[in-house]
Amino acid sequence: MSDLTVRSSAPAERGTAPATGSAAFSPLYQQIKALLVQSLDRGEWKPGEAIPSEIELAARFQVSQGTVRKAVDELAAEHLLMRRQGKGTFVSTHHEARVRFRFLRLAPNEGEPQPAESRILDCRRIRANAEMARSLELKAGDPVVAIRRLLSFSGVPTVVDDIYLPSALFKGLTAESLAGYVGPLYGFFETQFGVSMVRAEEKLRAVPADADVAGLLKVNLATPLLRVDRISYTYADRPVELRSGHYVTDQYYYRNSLN
Amino acid sequence: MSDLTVRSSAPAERGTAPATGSAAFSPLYQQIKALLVQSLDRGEWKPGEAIPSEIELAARFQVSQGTVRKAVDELAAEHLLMRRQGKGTFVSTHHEARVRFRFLRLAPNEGEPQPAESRILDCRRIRANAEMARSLELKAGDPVVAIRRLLSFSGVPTVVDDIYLPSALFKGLTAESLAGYVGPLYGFFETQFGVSMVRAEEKLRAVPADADVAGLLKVNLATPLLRVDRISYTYADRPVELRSGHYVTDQYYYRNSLN
DNA sequence: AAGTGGTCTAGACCACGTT
DNA sequence: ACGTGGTCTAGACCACTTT
Repeated sequence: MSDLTVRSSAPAERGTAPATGSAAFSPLYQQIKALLVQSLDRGEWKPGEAIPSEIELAARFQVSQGTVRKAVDELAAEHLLMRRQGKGTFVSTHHEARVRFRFLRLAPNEGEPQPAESRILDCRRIRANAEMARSLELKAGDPVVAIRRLLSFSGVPTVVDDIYLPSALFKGLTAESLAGYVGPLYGFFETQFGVSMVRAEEKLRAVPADADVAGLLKVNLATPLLRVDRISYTYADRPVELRSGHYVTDQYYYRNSLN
Repeated sequence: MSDLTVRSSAPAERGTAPATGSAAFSPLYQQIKALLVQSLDRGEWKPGEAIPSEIELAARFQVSQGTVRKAVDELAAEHLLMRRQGKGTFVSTHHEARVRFRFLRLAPNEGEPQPAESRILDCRRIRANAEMARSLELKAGDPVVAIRRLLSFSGVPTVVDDIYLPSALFKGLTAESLAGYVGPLYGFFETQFGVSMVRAEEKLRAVPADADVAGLLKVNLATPLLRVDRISYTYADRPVELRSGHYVTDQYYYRNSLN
């Protein structure tokens, strides 16, 4: 079933220098980890489902339970999996409050976080420009779905997001299907298209509101807005979403932890 | 030497409900971890120094090497310690490039990050207002050192920071001592006052530049700036710094990773 | 050669949840 | 009672660094 490279059977691969140019050696648990990610990426286990028990995985990969454990531990630390004592290990899903706060980092100055109300303003097919192509690893001109949406909290418009998705991965995505959905967008992507967002990189800047966005957010022209440019990645570190958001930050702030 | 609570010797502490009101049970490796943090906090091992080997620690705490390993692994994951194969485990220090990027998250739109030039604009003793008292766990009116500094990149003024520190922890801190120091501020705090910043929480907003800051950053009044409010914590999760920064984000951006 | 952390194994027992 | 993940141990061997 598996073709793992064991230390004792492949000492030659471990030179002092990568003279052969071949793939670098990696510990068993890293190989297990890669195989698990591969299974997740292929959809062998769906978000919310349990993966096989550690004992089963150990048997499947022909390694000890401790080695499987270390691989799963790291995937749990990266939030791809969630362990629940007594129950099993589950594939993370965006249909949970905890996960949502990891990807929507707005918190109110006062009081408890309120659920966001989402309104789809636009959804159309376009062609990737140079930036989209570079960010999403597409070719310029490749088809892309462009979505514009407005997030409000307690009726106050707060965020305008422009979202760009490779059409190839989101076939059949329309404004209607979006409008009929309640809950987080990433949950929708997960269940409808089998695309799970795992990680994202963001660039934050303060910018003046242009006429377009100012109108939607009901703020004055040139009001300072927090602009958040995001690239989201799925399991195999493939970029699958480009997003540019404008946040009104008088009643809300973007929270971040430096570790 | 140690007074660890072992599972087998203290089963009574582990009720279904904390009816006794006593401290909750915690695994051995968590107890070891807490003892290690305590030693770090007391300055038993200084930043940059090696801590005892795993074998020594196992002997000291009367546990197996594997249990020590798990404790150290977590502290390494939190960047309090750094492991170096073949050499030992070392206390993290801010006198390193890697650590700096964790706490200064500005990156240029184009090209490689340049070293920042720091200029101390002001350093004075003040009394804690309500916000400072709350953030730093002081009493209103407690003495606080207030520092204002300007960061420039390639001669371009980019960040104005207002920094507030509990005077009790930073005795003898003056504008002169600050001015004579080269390198990151947190490195200075670490070596001069034995205060190591380990973690921070930030709140980000877009705000218009006021006259004061606009003048220092050489931007127009009301230019959108990224405002970053930070509370930094040292080993025992004690807040030891309150900081408010204003960033010009036309040539630089604030980078963040969502995991 | 010796000492350090890194990997891997095998087994025991505990805590939690379900049957 | 059983199966799951969680903790702890003891030992073997590997990889890196210094002596």
